[in-house]
Amino acid sequence: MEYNFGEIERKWKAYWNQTNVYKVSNDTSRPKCYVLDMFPYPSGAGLHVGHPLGYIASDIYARYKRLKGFNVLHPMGFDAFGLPAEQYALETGQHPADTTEKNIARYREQLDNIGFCYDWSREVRTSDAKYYKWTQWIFLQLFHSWYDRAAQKARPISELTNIFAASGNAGHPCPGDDKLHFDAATWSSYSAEQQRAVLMHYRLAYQGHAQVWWCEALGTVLANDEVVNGVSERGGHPVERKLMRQWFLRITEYADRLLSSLDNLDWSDAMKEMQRNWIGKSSGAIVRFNLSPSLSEGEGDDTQDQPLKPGWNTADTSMYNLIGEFRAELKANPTEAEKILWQHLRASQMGVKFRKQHIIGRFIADFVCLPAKLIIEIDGKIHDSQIEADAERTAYLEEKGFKVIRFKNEEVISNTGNVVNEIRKHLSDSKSGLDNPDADNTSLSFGEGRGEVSVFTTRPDTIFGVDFLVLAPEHTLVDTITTDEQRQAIDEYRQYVKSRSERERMSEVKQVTGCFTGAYAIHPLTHNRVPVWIAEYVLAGYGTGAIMAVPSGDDRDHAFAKHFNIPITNIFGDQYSGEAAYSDKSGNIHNSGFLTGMSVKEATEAAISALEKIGSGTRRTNYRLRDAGFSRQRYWGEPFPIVYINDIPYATDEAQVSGTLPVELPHVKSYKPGPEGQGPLANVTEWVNTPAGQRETNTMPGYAGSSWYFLRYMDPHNDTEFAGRAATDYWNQVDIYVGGTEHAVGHLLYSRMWTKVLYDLGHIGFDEPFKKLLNQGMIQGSSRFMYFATFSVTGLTTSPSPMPLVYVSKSIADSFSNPKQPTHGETYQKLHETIQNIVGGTIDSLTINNTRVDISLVNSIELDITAFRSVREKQYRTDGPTYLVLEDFSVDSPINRISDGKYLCGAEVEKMSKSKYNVVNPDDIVKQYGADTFRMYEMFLGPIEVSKPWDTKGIEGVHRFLKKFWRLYNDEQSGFIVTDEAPTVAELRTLHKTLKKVSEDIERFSFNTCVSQFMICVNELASAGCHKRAILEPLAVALASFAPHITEELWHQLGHTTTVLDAAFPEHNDKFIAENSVNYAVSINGKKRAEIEFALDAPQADIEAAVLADATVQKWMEGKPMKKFIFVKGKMINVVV
RNA sequence: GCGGGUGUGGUGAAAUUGGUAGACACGCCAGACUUAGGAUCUGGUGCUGCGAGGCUUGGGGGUUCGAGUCCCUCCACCCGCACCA
Repeated sequence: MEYNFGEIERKWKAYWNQTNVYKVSNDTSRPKCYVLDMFPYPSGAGLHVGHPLGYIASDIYARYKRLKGFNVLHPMGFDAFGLPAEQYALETGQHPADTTEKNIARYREQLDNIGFCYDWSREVRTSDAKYYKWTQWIFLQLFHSWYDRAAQKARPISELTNIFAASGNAGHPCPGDDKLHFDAATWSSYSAEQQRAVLMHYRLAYQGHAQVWWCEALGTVLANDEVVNGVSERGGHPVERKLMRQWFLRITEYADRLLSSLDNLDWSDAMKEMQRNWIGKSSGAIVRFNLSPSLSEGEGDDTQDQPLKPGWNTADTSMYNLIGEFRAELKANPTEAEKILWQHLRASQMGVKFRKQHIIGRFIADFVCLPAKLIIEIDGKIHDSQIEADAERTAYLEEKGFKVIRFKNEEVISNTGNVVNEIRKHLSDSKSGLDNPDADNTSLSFGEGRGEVSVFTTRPDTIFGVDFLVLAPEHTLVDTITTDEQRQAIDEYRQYVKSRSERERMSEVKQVTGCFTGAYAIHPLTHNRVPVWIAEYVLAGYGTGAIMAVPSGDDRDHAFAKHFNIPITNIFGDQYSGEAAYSDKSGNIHNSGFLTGMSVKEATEAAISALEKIGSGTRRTNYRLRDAGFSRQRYWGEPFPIVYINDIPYATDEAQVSGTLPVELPHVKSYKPGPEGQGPLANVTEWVNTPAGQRETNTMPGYAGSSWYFLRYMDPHNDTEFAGRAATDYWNQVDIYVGGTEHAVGHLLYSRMWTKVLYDLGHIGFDEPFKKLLNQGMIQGSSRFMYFATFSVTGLTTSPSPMPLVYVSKSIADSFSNPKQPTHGETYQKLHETIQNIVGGTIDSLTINNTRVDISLVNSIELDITAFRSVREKQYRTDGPTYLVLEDFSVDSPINRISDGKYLCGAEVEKMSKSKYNVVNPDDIVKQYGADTFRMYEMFLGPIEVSKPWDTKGIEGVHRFLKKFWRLYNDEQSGFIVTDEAPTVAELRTLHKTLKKVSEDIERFSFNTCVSQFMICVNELASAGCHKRAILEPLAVALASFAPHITEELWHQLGHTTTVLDAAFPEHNDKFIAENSVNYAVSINGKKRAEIEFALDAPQADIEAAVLADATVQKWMEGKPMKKFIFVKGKMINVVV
């Protein structure tokens, strides 16, 4: 009886199906084990051999755990919403629901082919309304929650409104707008709409604004990877950044917890490191640079004088000329205190515009804010010398409706912060505390004011080295600060930047670009003027969207300064060479005022406290992590359970809307975007308009459904809850999660956040979803290339039409294209002649280009010429007859076929993809070798984590192994040959060694070494002629998780009537394995020179004596005295001479 | 650019804790059986050298009695970078 895998696999697949062997119950009597594969997206291309790699590994593990007595949850489902289906719909008009259904059916068929032990009764699909009902429900949990920073957890928004009503927001600073302060009375005075606007700044799911790629021609928003080289991938239309109202998840509030709880996870260090970097916690300071008001109406400042103009018409005109002179004098000679305070008032940095030495009536006020009718007077010498009594001035000014506050010189100088704060308070008294609840609070919010630039820096210690500031070109301040002279240049530069992706902006660092705004800022400590530039290397979304550039300490700043000839201040002494920035954090700071001589650490602290003291900086922990954009202008995704009433979003479960879940995705006929770039749903007016208001027309992103699916598997048919608490308590965390590293920072971070939110709100009992993570490597494709000639022909009366297509074999192409090759000249000559013979005439400008050829037409690297000729018309260029110039320059033509010549192809490892003609379909492999061989071969390829190209060649060895394994049980002629003979010591040793290695290796997910060990075992048993039940029965069980079909067949042949899945994994026994002697490697000076066998328990002294007496050892010691004898028991011996 | 990963024979790889580098396979070479072999079996196979031997884990340097493994440095390739999922 031969190993007939086709029949065996068919038979047992049907049996498992009928007997429901893979059905898992929430039976709490056995220990649980939750084994999960990452959610596949069912693409139209189907599975290729790379996809199942992780599935096979987890399947083996799941089966092994079941044999070990665990109740194993091993489900599978589909992340069925997504862009490709919608894209396909746009192109072909087929509804995404239909194509998705088809794709899933194909995936299912392919998966079934490989023999996975999934419990399909638990399958989930994100696009199923029964599923996304709960995705929407969880979204509403996020919407109805806020993050209590003090308690470090999410809480219901209703608790927050109670807090506001009782005590305002003093204890709970607003994460969306840190300038928002109100007390209980103010809160109560807000309208319902105002209150909702405030709450929006607290919700975990909130609305804000974000930049998207907008393509006018396509009328749609594009994903980052749909934009290639600044134009749309589809059609090559221009694209630009556009600000749109979007939903966000406030994941930044979880940054610290996402960071700290990584420590308890059994994930690879690399994976944790990637998440840490993604979260990107850094500590430093926000530093505020006041803008130098070169553009204001005539005030000028201490460094740059402007012609005097009358200013606002507050002056008594009859007095103007007289007072004007005096004013100019005052302005030219400000007191120290005036200078200091002006730095805090100028350029609207308090939110309103201040003027200095401004004439009101017949008086000159030190500082005045006209809209707030606030005057600030500093008492000092100059005023003493004036004749007017302060009282008189005040009376006059108050009569004009101004409020006058006075500070003393010393007060301003020694305690600037207090003075500034007091001015702020006066200003806010005259305005509403709630100034603009709809203000954009996302990436483009810049902190405290409009007349200053806030930068975030991790190196406050380098503050004295600041030579310029750089704003992101999108920074809102750019418009207001740009001078007229620079306006055009700035506009042009910003236009250029609009076309650049973040990726390009970050990666093309060698090319320095930027533009000067014409504006200057004032250094808060040195009071020097610092030019303000914009440059693409500063991204609006990071930090404050502005940096202080320290060329002597930062490489990019250095390159920028060199490129634009900005003078560099050296604050690192000799450590800075003048050629390259010194970015090391060791050494002392030089040339830095009071920081000089300090270490980086000391200087950082000192700089922050100095900045805090003068109100120009604050300590700040910054995260690179941004809030997660949660809106997509797409059709094929979860609709939001949100309805707008008067443009204010309400959840469907609020009284104003009183809707129910799910909000079903309506069927549409067109996938065109809405009139203003909204998602296609905007066109479905009967769906959008509800009695209460208009539905949100965006849909949720791909990661919405996949952020919580692992919970649904636990209780997939629950209609009243996303998953019952008993089920989630039992199954708990995923014990082992298998998938690719490409999910390192997207999916894995979002699902961690969702889990924490559900935990905080009391819906589940654990706050991390995936206890252990196993990363599978990619299986790459191995592409094959052919080389074709491009040329022009002269000297013919009629040139051939269509032109013949000439392919040349690889080594000819190589030699032709590489002038350094010794054969180049000869090849060049010969190829011209050969092609001339084919085409006739004279060949000019001959070049060789390559093109991919389908790997099914290539055997290793040799082209199957017959097969190639039979399919070429379908797949490759169809015009003209095809000629192949073979390795030996012989020519295979349609008329004259050469049977023994070779055409060799080039090879390259790339992503496995349809477009690269290098896809290998698992179905074909399974058909040819069987699922068991396929499973074992994928494991045998190497460690699961490592990426490698697919090569079908080695599969023979694994297939041979299974045949050999089969022959231990069955003889070709006589059939089943297993005996009840007693096993020998050697056979037992082989078996138990294998059991030990295999169980240990499965536990540590080293499957390739398991396969090797099985091979060794079968080789040894076959040489021993072993057909003994005592050996073969346990062996079959041990192999069952790798090769389920063949072992099920053998298990039944051995007389069992139930499935091998319910067997128990045989335990190994060390007594069969133990050896009592070791063949020691003996080295002299670390070089192995001999092998000598000793008993394991031989005393070291005896061994030493025996080794030194050994003839080979003596020869290599060359009579030199021994210095040291190193003996590692059971391993090796080293003699040092 | 930033972050992460990987480099060992002709090929996939093994070496779990610093202790005999190349297990187990593919391929190749030679042979047996056979009408035949794309079945099966046996032997050989890192490179170099007639040989004793020498060399060898991407390159260079270091620590150690001993380094594929630890440290420094350089190089190459692959993956991710926020709207692919």
